[in-house]
Amino acid sequence: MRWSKLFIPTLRETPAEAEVASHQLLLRAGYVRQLSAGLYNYLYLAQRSILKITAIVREEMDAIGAQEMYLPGLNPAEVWQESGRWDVMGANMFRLKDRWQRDYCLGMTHEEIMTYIARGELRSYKQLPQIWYQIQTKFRDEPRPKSGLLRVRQFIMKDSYTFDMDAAGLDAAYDKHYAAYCRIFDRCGLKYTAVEAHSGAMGGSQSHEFMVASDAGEDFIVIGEQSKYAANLEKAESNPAQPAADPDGALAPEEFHTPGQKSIEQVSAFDGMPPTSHIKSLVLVAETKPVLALLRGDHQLSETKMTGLLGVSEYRPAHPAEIEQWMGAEAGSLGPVGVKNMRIVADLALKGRRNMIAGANKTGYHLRNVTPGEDFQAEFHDIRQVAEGDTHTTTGEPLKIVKAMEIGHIFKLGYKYSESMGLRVLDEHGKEVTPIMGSYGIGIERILCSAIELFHDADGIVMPPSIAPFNVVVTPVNTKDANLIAAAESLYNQAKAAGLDPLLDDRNERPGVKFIDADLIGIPFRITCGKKLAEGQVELYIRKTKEKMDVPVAEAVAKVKALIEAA
RNA sequence: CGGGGCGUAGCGCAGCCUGGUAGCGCACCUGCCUUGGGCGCAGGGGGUCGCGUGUUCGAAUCACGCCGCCCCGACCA
Repeated sequence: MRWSKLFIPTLRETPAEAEVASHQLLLRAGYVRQLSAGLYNYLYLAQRSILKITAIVREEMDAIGAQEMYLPGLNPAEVWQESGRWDVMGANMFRLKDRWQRDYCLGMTHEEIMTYIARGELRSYKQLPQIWYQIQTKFRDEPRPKSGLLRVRQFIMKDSYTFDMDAAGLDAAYDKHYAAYCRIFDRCGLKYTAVEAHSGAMGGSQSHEFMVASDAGEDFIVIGEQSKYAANLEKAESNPAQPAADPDGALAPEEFHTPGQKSIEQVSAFDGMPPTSHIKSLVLVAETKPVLALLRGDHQLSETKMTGLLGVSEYRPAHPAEIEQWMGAEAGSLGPVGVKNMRIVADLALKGRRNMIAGANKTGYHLRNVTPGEDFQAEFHDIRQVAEGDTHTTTGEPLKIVKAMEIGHIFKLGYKYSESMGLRVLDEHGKEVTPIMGSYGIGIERILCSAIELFHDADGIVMPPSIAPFNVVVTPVNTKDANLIAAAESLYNQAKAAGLDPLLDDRNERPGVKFIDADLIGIPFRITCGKKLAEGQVELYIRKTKEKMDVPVAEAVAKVKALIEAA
């Protein structure tokens, strides 16, 4: 490709609306342009990168025996109503009607459609297992699209779905995907971590997320540095940091006045005891029923663990009027002592503690010497979010919390869709069984974004060669010099013949402009034809390290090829 | 959905407070010049000031309403 003929609209200045590095650079480097909130035009460079990414994904999916399909993005409501997700998806689903006023939606994911295909055709155990996948556009009406291509309303996803006779078959399919995902992300040049994840609204038993550590991410993951422990914060478990020592003895609860002191910090500062000596009391409402959640003062409630425990899809904090009615006091003076009218759930970190401080259920008063299990009864469960400084439950090593973005997710779905949608096959005894399913996604644009987030510098993108729109640029420094042009053309043709993906910067620009643009868009290698051509030398430049070396013209392409293969 | 910010040329911004017929830098076009890290000189094109209503002799500027985009939070298979 000749740069002079291409549409690569680079910008000298950073567009004001872009906050995160990948968004800024995708715009500045001329990869994308925004159409509307969460909708982007992928220009030539983005499209080239995406094609390289999807080619890698296809190769690795095909390598585990997965079969690619292409499914409608426009779905009839009925299929989604069968699984129950027509209602569950709520406002996140784009919905529309056809000319006959029939309901449709734009597909957010394709479990329903894949299961629909399967139940229509799969009859016998002899046809299983199956791995089906698609690389297609998905639509989600995100409440808040943001961060460039990181959270958008239309995006490309590789989704695969597996059908197996039994759990052992699903385990095998899951393991194959896990391994394939590692190969895909390795080949894309990413640094990533596979973490244990919460299965979320998808249901199912086991789940891993593939995460790239980045401040641009929206998730938090918990990592143990020595061991291999890595989990999503939603799901992570830990031993809490050591609390302050409790006063000894079988002391009776004793009321004291705490006027205007509401938060744990305030009460703690007021009574001189550390937050770890306090009990945090939260009144929640799950399907109209109140629940009292108790945590150590320095801990945060884990919504995921709590919803899992309560067996509901969501709960809400009680309104002030409800709190007053149920507890007889304002939030800020709440506690478990004497509470009889609701379920009480206490975090495990409170088990075995003595003589703590809690609200008195009398506005402006707290109790000291409150002992869990003696002064009040509660169910003890892990309902707490892991905090920085916690330690691993078995190795005891310190845990770190890291911000990260999700690029892939694998699930053991179980029977959720095969059951609800009536997928049955006959086993070898002629008995009807429900196949077990798995679902496995990769966000294609997120691979591009995370590569940029991971690999960029002040001059622009440092794209991994495997997914760069071009992997080498041949740059004659002066387009008026026929010898330079001829040499550059020849190198460009050699590079093409060698199977590289070269770009010829034949623009009539000053060298500085060409260098800066090539650095910005992230071409990993550059062959510069300049003044040393007379001595038979060209310059080889490595974007990542900014290293430059003179090499004989005849060896330049072979050298670049070797560098790309080594990358 | 709650909180905040912004909307003036392709991009980045000034002008708005104190109303008087729109400006700067970059980009773009033409010519000359230059050619190893965003050259220089000269000339030039491009704007319903997000939309609507109102106030006023007069609105980018003041008031009200709406729309759009961004950020924080909530939400997020």
